[in-house]
Amino acid sequence: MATIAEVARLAGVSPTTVSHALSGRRAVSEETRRRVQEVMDQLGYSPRRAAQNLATGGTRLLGLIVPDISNSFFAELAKGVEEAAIDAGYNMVLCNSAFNHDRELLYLETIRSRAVDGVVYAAGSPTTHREMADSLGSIPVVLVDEEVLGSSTCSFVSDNAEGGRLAAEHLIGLGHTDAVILSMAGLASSDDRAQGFSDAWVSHDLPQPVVIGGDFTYDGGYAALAKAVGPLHDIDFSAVFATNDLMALGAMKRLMEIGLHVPQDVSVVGFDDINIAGMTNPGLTTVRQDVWQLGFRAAEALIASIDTSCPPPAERHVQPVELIVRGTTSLCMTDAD
Amino acid sequence: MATIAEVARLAGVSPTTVSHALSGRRAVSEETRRRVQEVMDQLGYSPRRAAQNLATGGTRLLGLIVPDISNSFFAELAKGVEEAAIDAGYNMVLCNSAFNHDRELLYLETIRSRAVDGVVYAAGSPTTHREMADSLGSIPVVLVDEEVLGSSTCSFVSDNAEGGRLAAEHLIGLGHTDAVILSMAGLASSDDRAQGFSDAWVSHDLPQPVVIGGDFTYDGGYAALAKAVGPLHDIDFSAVFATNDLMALGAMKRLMEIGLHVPQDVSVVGFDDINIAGMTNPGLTTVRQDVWQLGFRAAEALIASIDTSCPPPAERHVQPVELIVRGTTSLCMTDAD
DNA sequence: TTGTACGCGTTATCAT
DNA sequence: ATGATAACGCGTACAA
Repeated sequence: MATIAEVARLAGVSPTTVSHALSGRRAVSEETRRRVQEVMDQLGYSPRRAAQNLATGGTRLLGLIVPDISNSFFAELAKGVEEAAIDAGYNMVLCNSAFNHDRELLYLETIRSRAVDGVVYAAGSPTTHREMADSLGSIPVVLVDEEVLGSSTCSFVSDNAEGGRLAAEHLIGLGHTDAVILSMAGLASSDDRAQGFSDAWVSHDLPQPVVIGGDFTYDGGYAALAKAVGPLHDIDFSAVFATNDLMALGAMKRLMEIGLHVPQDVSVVGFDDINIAGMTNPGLTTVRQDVWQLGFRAAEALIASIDTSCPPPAERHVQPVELIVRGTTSLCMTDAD
Repeated sequence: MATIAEVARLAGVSPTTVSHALSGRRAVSEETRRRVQEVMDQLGYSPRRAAQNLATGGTRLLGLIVPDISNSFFAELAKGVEEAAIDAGYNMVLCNSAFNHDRELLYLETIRSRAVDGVVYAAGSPTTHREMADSLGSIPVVLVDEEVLGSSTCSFVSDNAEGGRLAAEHLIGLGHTDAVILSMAGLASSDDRAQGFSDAWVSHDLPQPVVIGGDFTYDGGYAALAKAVGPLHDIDFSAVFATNDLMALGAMKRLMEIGLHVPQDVSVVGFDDINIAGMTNPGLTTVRQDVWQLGFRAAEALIASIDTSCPPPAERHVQPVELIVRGTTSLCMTDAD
C-alpha cells in the first residue's frame, strides 16, 4: 500500500502538497500537479478512506434502513437514494431490518458509532422503538414513506389520502357501490390511503367500506381477503382496495382460488405501482407513487444537512400520486343491493 | 462526542483499560470493568468507527456489487450476504451497477480506497472490464451466480446445466417435442442453462431447440418471444424455456397478447424461482436456486478470507437446484409434426 | 492487572 | 506556491 508520504518523497514535495494536488482545495502549480499525478499513477496510489474519515470526522456513508429489500418498492427507493448518494460522493450502507427488533438494535449501534454520516429511514411497522428515535438524534435523519418519530423530523411521503381518493373515484365511476379495504392498521401510510378511499366513498352516499387488517405482504393480502369472504364463498362486495400492491396480488390469488374472476366478478385496485404490477395477468390497476424520486429527494436533503451541519428542516414533503388503470378493474356487473 | 480518554479519566483508569474492558481482548478485573461500563453508559460512549478503522486497518464493511437490486433475485442475494455480514459484525455497502460502466468505475475507486474489506461480486453482463479485475485484486473477492474473472477466483454458483436438464426432462415428460430457448447469450450462467436444456432435449432424439437471445429482463423476454413467432402469429413450438424468470414472465405477456394461452397452447418454464414466480396466474413452473444461501455462503467465505488474511480459495462451489412445478406447464396438446 | 507510548494517513493551521 | 507541525481517536506492543 502506497502512502501519501511515499508519493511525496518520490515527487520531491511535501505530503501537504500531494494532498492538495489531489483535492484541489489549494492552488498547486501545474508543474507540481503533473509530477505528483505521475507518481500517483505509477504507484496506483489512492488515499485510504479510514484515514480521511478520521481526519475529516465524516465517513461519506449514508445508511438506508428498510424493512424488506425484496419488496421492489424498497429496492426502487434504494436506487433513488443511491443515485443521490453517488452524485454527492457518498456510498450507501443497506440496512434491511427484516421486521426484526434485534436487527434494528444492531443497526442502532452502527449509527451510534458514527459509521455513517446520516440515515434515510423507511419504517416498516407501526411500532417505532424509543431507542431508535434516541440514537438517531445523534446524526441527521430523514424519514421516507412513513412518518413515525413525530412531526419534528424531516419527511418525504406521497399524497396517500389523495391516492385513496383516486382509487375510490375510479371504482365509483365504474359503478361499484360495495367495497372492502385491505389495510395494515397502525401504519400511517396505509391508514391514510384507507381513509382517503373511505372518505371519497361515503361522500358519494355509498355504504362505508369494511376495513380488513393484514400485513403489507402478499401473504397478508391473501389472508385478509380470506377473512372477507363468507363460509360459502359468498361475497357482498364487488371492489377491493388494497393499500399496497403486494396485498392486492395476494388478494387476487385468493379470489381466483375460490372461483371468482378479476375483474369480471371483483375489481381490484392496489397502491405503489411496483414493477410487477404490470407483469401480472391481468395487469394491476393501482395508484402509482414515484418512490425512486422519494428516495432521491430524501437523500439529497439528508446530504445537504450533512454538508451544512444543520439538522434537516422539519418539513413534510408531499409528492403527488397518479392512478394507473390496467386490467383488474372494470364496470360493475353485479346487481345493486 | 465522548472519547475513550474522557471515559478513562472519569473512571479513573487508562484508555488502554477502557479499550480492553470493551473488547475483552485482555483480562480486566470485574471491579474495574463495572466502573468503566458505568461511565460509558452515563456518557453514552461508543468508540468511533473511523478511529478503529485507522488503528486496525479494516473497515468491517463488505461491498456487494449487483446489476439490479430491483430484480428480486439480487435482493434475495443481498439478504443472504447481509445475514452473514451481520453475524460476523460487518455491514454491507450496496453497489448497484445498473449495467452502467461509469457507475462501475466509481465503485472501483471505492474499492481501491479500501472503503470496504472485501467484495461479493455478482456480475450482470458478459463483458467484464479489465479495470474491475485489476482493482479487485487489491482486496478479497468472491464471485456469485456468474463467473467472469477466470477460474482463479473463488465462486459460488448454482448447478445451471442440471437446472436446464430438469426443465427439459419435465417438458419431455409432458410430451413436448419442439421447444425454444430464451437466453442471454454470453452470460455464462444463461449459456449453461441453455446448454443443459439443449443437451437433454437432443439426447431424447428431439429436434435441437432454437435459441433466441434477449436481455435478462421482463422486456428482454417479451422482445425475445416476439422474435420467435411468425408474422401471422404462427408458432412451431409448444414449449418455452427462459433462462430466468423475468424473461419467462415477459414471454408469457407476449404470448397472451397474441392470443396464445399458457399452458394450453404453450408451456413455459423459467429459472430462479424469484418471489413473484408464485404470484402470477398461472404460477410459473421454474427451476429454483437458493440464492439466499448462495449469498450467505459467499459472504461467509469472503469474511473468512478477510479474517485470516488469506485470499479466498480458488474453488468453484456448486449448489443443487430443484424443479418447481406450477401452472405454466401441461401436457402437450398440439399435434406432433 | 494496569499503564505508557506510539503509530495509523490524512487534513487544517500557521508559517514561509 | 509550498512546507512543517499538530491533531483526529483508537488499538496494541511493551513495560511495570
